[in-house]
Amino acid sequence: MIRILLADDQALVRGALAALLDLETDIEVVAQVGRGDEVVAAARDAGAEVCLLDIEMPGLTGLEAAAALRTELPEVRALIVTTFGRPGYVRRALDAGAAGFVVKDTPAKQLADAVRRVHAGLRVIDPDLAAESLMAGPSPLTVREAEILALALDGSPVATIAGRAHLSEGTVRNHLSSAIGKTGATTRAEAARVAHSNGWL
Amino acid sequence: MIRILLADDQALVRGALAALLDLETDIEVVAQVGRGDEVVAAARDAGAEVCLLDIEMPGLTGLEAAAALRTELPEVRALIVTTFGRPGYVRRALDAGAAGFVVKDTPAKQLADAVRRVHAGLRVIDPDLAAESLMAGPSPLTVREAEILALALDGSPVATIAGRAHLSEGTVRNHLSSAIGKTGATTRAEAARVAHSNGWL
DNA sequence: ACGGCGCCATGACACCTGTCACGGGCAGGT
DNA sequence: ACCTGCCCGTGACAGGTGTCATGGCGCCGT
Repeated sequence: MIRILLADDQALVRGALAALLDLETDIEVVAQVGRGDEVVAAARDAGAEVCLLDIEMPGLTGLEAAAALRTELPEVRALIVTTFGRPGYVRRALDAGAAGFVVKDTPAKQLADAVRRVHAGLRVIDPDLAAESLMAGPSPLTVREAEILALALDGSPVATIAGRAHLSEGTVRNHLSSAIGKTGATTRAEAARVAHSNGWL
Repeated sequence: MIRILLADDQALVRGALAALLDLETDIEVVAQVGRGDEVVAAARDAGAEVCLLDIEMPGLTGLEAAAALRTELPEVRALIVTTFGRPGYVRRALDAGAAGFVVKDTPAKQLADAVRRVHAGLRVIDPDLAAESLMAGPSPLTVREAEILALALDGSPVATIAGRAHLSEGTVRNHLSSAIGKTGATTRAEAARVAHSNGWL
């Protein structure tokens, strides 16, 4: 019997996945949480063996939760199950110690198989996404550039960004200009969009 | 036995919802589609009585699919089940003839109830979202302003937008300026973000 | 020790944007 | 007929933005 924990901020999806997986005779859903910062405690209390983690969650990201699991409960395996197949996410997930990466538009049948493989110690990675991730390569952005771009995501003017980052306006413009060049964009809004869709933020 | 159709572009969520609803003894999932433009045909072939529609789908939007259902199969009831609780979506869903509106972070237990109520001819609307929708009021944007803002969503410069809309640059700037004023933003990127998160695009 | 790279900053310049004033054309309502 | 509101366009202006050159600081690898 494989004991699994579900982490997804959408209660409906969480409950539906539980119903789906409970149909399998060798899988048992032993815990459900809606926040990333509840994963470790719930996994420990319930004695989970595999954790299905969504990425976009309040509290902690699924990626951060995977990293926390690796240090706190190393024997528990993390399987990222997310809506967005952003190429950069795959690398960051593996770096965080995740054992698998599946997108939400894979057939429902395959989810149970992925859980079993991860439980058996194998790595499971969506093949299309793996190829895309290799094609796109790692993020060309430096840490600061990514930070600034993240602050520019909502379309704030440079002055606001500079204030939030405690930097000079000129410096912000330089970082943005560099990021625009690296992403092949012509505007900081476009650069932010590109970087975000690649999972670089 | 209530015969329902599931429309969601994420196969995993679709399958999971099917598993969840099949647990109910009085509900039967008779069709599943992953695109908006397959809803009407599949509903007719399978003899569905209630259609669960996601909004973000390839082909046709869930809102557009609901409108198509109303004209083609008036006896079939549409229940919008979406990730994003954008206030403007509620109004547009009702205008499109939808019988209900539920967000994906409602408890799983309530979904079956919502289906039963819709099947019985009642309207089901998430109460928080209904309040928010009334607070926010209808979209203040004119049709063109919304179009232009939609083209500005990806951060393209004015010249590109003008080209895509077959308009003068000056006109585009005027529409954008007006939209910025109405949304309370200071940048077109921010205005686009606000309008998008309110479901005005 | 030296060069390379990232980070922060300044200043200057061309260009893009947001705003305003103004005008014409076209519907819908009184 | 009149007014109102939306759509499209022009022109001009202040301010924001993207780019470049330049410089100083710290860190790392050889």
